[in-house]
Amino acid sequence: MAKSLLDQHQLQAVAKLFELLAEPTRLDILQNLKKKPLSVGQIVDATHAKQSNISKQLGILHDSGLLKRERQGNLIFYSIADPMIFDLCALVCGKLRKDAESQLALIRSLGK
Amino acid sequence: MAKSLLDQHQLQAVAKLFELLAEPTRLDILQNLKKKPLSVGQIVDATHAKQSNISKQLGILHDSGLLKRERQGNLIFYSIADPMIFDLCALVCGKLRKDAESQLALIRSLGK
DNA sequence: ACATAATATTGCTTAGTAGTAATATTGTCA
DNA sequence: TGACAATATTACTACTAAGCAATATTATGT
Repeated sequence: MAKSLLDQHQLQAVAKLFELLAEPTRLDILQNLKKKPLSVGQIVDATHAKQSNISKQLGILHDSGLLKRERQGNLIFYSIADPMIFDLCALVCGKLRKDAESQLALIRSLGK
Repeated sequence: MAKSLLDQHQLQAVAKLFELLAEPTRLDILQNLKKKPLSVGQIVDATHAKQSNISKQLGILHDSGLLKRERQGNLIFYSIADPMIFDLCALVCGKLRKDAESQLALIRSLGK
């Protein structure tokens, strides 16, 4: 099977998904939601960001389909819609760790 | 083992890597380099971007360690430094395809 | 050394977005 | 209904980066 390249439109869709994961605040939200759903206030407490910004980023993640939203009385709970994002993050973390290790090994080898 | 969350610094590193993949032009470059190394001119021909922009994006990808560079006479060939990025892209593409399919199924079910 | 081809860099404009303070909305309870 | 708590929205500022045209650099062949 000939593996054709993605066209402009498809590349844009892929880029848009990566863009969602390209912000520390959003990544922080996602990793905090990994264990269980949290309310907005809980997320604000767990991160170092202001309420208005958390709310904004939650909206972005929700609109793009990465998060689900559920109201419970006065609170609104957000949860991960597609656990695939953790596979993505695991891959990236693995690469960064490996890079750091080989860097460390290089430094050590220089120290005789 | 207690799985601790990434700190601000680590989140920034992860975000930076995703950022590199969050641009259609850079993704286009990467997918063109998947099969084999290419010169700058070949990449310009394969994509829809101007030479100056391709050169700039190649520089970014190279400086960040995603691409390797090798001079051969008058030409400069770039190649993938870490094939892991294709695993990342495969994951994203898989998700997008799955999303599209379930969307399609939904539309079909509405058509009686 | 000179002309030419390949690639890199510079200066610029433009568009997008994170973060924030202030305000609006929505729901709960008395 | 009124007061209060939780969340969302708005208007704004500041920053970053993509894309481009023009120019500079680097290597090749004569």
